[in-house]
Amino acid sequence: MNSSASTKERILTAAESLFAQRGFEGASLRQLTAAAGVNLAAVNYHFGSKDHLVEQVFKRRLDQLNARRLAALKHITGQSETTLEDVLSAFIRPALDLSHDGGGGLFMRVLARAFAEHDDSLRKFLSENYGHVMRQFTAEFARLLPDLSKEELYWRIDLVTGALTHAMSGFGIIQRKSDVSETIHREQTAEHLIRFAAAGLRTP
Amino acid sequence: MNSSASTKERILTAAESLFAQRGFEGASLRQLTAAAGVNLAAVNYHFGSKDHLVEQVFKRRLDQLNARRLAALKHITGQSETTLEDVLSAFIRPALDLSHDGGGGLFMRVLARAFAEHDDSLRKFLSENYGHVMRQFTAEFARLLPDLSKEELYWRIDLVTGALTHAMSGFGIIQRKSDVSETIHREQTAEHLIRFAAAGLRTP
DNA sequence: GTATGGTTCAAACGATCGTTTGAGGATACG
DNA sequence: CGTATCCTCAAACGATCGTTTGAACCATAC
Repeated sequence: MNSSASTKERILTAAESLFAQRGFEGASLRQLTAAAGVNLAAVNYHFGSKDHLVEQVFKRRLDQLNARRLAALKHITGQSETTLEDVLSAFIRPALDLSHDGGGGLFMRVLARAFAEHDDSLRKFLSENYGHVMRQFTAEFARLLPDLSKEELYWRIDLVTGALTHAMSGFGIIQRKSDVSETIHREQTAEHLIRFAAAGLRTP
Repeated sequence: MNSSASTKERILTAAESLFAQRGFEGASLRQLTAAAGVNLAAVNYHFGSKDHLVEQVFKRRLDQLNARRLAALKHITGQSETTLEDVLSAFIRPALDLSHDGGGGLFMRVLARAFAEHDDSLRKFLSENYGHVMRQFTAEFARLLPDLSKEELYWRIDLVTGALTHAMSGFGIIQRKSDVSETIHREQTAEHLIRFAAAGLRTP
């Protein structure tokens, strides 16, 4: 089973990287298995199909992200005084960390692409896996921003999510400079994002 | 030439819709030409290749967006007193209008997807087509926010762009309700976005 | 040793892809 | 009318796709 687990992991890692670079339909199983150093048939043997592999690539990262976000939220809500910046940090930093751990911010490009490609099935899959986490964060935001209507709050959280996704995907014009380490760049991103989002959320 | 122009236009329109739904690699020329009601070979005859067709789909919409944004910016900078909200409106509303005119917010999904798929060539193409517009808006933002450092300003404009892209693409949880017309929903989106972005930009 | 269940392998399957071809239709100009 | 130009069309091209197949491999259990 150990050699099997190794094969599965190698496929998942290579898939995450290749999907981000070339897209789900652009990355072929032959490129993927070659990059992973496994046989072509291994994907269908271990995952059943290419579509199931795509789902597993997401599941592995989303479970990690959800766990870290909830842990961070639980940690700060346990304290006596919780600020809006604290909640935003719990929401933002695990996501930015994730885009770094995966080997260079690849996962979020996969995620952003996924929303557009799989019309409903993957979108539903994501909303189901994200739902309970978003609900907890929304409740905490609502507690700290009691003057905002529910609808207003939903809108603003959505906009924060958009700014975060944009920052994670590396779409923007802001690129890390060569003389700034990835860790420092991530910290700068978090600080800018938290300050920007906090101001946007607080405005009456 | 008139029947040729009609064929070209039909291909462009069908391509924009299909690319948004299925992606550049997911939408085949056979699906595309069938939806457009033209012969399969017409794409290669009129555009040379599928890749050139992709570029033309972008060019048609981006030229439109750039023109509208610059016109709106010119209109408000001609006035005596220009507010931050005015500039944001000139930046945001043409984009939201575009996502509506195209037949239901399809174009922005194409755009968001494009950033991820074509690694560098299309990205370069977009930055070249966007560069001069972004420079003018950045200059106007800088004039209205003199206390912000250049780097700070770049960061925040990038975050505004992220929130805008997110809202346009319809990724978010906020969906138009069936009893709200698309026009009204677009106006609500613009108002929420402008207020949120203005607060984020102004924070010291 | 031998049988067994999980895993890897090379090879092939049918389907679909973007592109090319050459014949034929349509229109305008001499 | 003849011819030239632009366009459309059905058909085919070679390549590549996801998937399947059946034999080979390699542990562990008896």
